[in-house]
Amino acid sequence: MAGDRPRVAPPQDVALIGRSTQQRATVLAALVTAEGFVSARALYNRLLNGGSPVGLSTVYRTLTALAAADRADVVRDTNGERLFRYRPGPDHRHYLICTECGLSLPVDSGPVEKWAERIARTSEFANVRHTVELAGVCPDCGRRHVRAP
Amino acid sequence: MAGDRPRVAPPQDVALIGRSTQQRATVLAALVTAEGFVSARALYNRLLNGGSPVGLSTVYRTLTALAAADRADVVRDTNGERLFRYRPGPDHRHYLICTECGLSLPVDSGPVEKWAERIARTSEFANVRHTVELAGVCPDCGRRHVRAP
DNA sequence: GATTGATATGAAAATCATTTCCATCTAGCG
DNA sequence: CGCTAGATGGAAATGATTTTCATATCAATC
Repeated sequence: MAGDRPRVAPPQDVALIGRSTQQRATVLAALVTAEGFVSARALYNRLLNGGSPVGLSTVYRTLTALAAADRADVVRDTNGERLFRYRPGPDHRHYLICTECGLSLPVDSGPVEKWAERIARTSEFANVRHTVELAGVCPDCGRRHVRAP
Repeated sequence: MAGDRPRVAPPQDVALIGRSTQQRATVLAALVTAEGFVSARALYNRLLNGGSPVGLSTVYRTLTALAAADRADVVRDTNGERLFRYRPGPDHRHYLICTECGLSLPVDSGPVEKWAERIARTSEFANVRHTVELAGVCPDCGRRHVRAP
């Protein structure tokens, strides 16, 4: 798009995951700029092309640390690859993700939260976590395809 | 446990995924016998120890085919490993899985189904699928642990 | 601003689940 | 029985992620 300003990551976010380094700032900024979910490799390539190369291991390390610090959401695509997404706030959300372009829309997850909570409460299980993923093809990507009947 | 009888898979299930072979029957039987979700490798080892070795590739091929034929549920554990579970009927279910022992309990997923359907309908996305996973520690496994405060 | 010790980096090697290759075997039809 | 498309399995390939380890850098201290 024409009018998107480069969004930079709040510097304190870098500090959250340890020492504040050039590379971490770069990776974080790239993650913030990315609109949907991105894979570590995609981010790595993006940085390469953008002229700010960061080692692949460092990209992985940074993303993993961000996820551990609840600064990023993580999902797995169908191939088992992990996709990361910057999360400004600490709130727990669920997304509808386009399987073609990675575009993600936050969805109203109230009902699922309540449902998951009820299951957790009525079960004897401890420490119940839940993952919910909605995936489909977004309108733009859908238009790009001729669909066989 | 002492009193579990060996459950065998309905023979027609083997035919569902192509030609009926000894190996496929073996894998399917082992999957049916397994109580919770199992990984391909776990199943492979089980067959090795049980004296009915089947090639690892064949185990993978069979499980993948079963999943494709809606004869098995598939989830991913935290390490990205795929876990399979035999599903007798064609109905779509969700489970509460124990992260320690793989024990799985089917849960009432009506509300999530409705929710997912509504999101799918109101979004512009096509072909919306959903995955829902509830994971925790089952009572038995919970008792086995001393928990730090 | 130099010293320094803990931390971070990155290239290459290691790991690990899963897939593919391919020579060989076998259902199952005629 | 004989045939052939489909199935098998061990080894090699793949691909994402992690580890290793020698080197570089942060940031607190002198």
